[in-house]
Amino acid sequence: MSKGAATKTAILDEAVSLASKVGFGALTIGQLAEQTQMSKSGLFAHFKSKEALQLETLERGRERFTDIVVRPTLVAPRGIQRVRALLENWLVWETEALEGGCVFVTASVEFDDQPGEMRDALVRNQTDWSEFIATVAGTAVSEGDFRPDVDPEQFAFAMLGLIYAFHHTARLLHDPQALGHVRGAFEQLIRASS
Amino acid sequence: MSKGAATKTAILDEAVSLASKVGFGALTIGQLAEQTQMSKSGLFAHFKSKEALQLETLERGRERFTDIVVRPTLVAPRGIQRVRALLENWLVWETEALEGGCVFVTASVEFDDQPGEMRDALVRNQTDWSEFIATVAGTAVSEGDFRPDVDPEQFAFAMLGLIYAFHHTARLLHDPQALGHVRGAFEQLIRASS
DNA sequence: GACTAAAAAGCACGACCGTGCCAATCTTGA
DNA sequence: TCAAGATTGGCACGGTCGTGCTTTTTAGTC
Repeated sequence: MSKGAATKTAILDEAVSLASKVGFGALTIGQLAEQTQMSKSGLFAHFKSKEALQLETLERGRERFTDIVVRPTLVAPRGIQRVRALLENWLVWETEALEGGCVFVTASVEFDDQPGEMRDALVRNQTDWSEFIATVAGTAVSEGDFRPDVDPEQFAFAMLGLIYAFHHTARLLHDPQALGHVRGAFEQLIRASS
Repeated sequence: MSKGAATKTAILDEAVSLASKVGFGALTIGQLAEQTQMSKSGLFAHFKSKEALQLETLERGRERFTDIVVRPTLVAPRGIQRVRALLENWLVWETEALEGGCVFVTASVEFDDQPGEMRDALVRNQTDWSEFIATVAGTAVSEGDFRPDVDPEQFAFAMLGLIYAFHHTARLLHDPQALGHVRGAFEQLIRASS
């Protein structure tokens, strides 16, 4: 990896961390330069615009998410075990990966009313992700762990909701019961689907 | 109501609408002045700081939320009917009240990592709200509509999650199935609690 | 080690930010 | 009706934003 590429990756890692805390709108080139000990113009040269920086930051977040959630989930045995692994890996992402919490939640809220490339990229991400959850749930159906009448998309919707509830409850309220609640609700969901 | 108070209310209504679209951080005094056809300084004089503007905007949002969700829910008959009314009123708030979507979701994501009065106010709001949901669910238990072993807090967590899932799915993805999914998941939750 | 291309910094710009001060205008109560 | 006070506007400030242009420094190749 050339020097430039290495620097860029380091910048983007810092950008993901910063965006998770303050959001993509408040992710400022000046602050990012300060954090990475670079000059504003030196940093800016790696991206040709702020929007490009935001897009590449989002993409870097996606890579990290894949490493922490998607890949480990896919090595779990097909069926309900993989569904459980999905929850646990997702909770690792929610609690340990980024100081400021999931960047996709942040970005979704910021850009859901703002047409542009960021919004488009987010729509692709979230659509893919919903489909992934539904696929994992569908596997549990075809393996016989879930009842045949379980709608994988409906399951994905409910599971998404549990993680969102955890995200908000844990981050804003610092509720120590959040983990217990999300696991409890998940077990209820599993029971209703088995 | 004095002239000043009327103007202030009009400003705050516009502020709630603007914040729902762009967020509280990007809620700028200049833009708000433009939207309300006032001078920046004339508008600013009503609030002594931007933080005060944000706080009063949040409070105005809370008033509207009370009018649209809380009060109509409390006139429904105790028990499961009130639980159902809660969902429907909440969905009205989510879909019709504000062009940019629920301001509390926006604010929560923006301030969950940012200590200050905004965060404190949000924590109070969300705590109260969770308790309200739990109380309504608890009423369904004491009325015999829900099983006695249903934990109202756990129910509130799951219901919060459903609304969050709806919020994100409907706003970002414009998924026309979002309404169906949230109602379907809600019925499943009701069934599991009855 | 010299040459070249890449990377980083220096510097400046116009725009907009939040905020203060002071003058003008409008409301209100006696 | 008129004075007092509340409300609004004009203007300016220091700061930060994103973004170009030019120069200096660094890294990679022969």
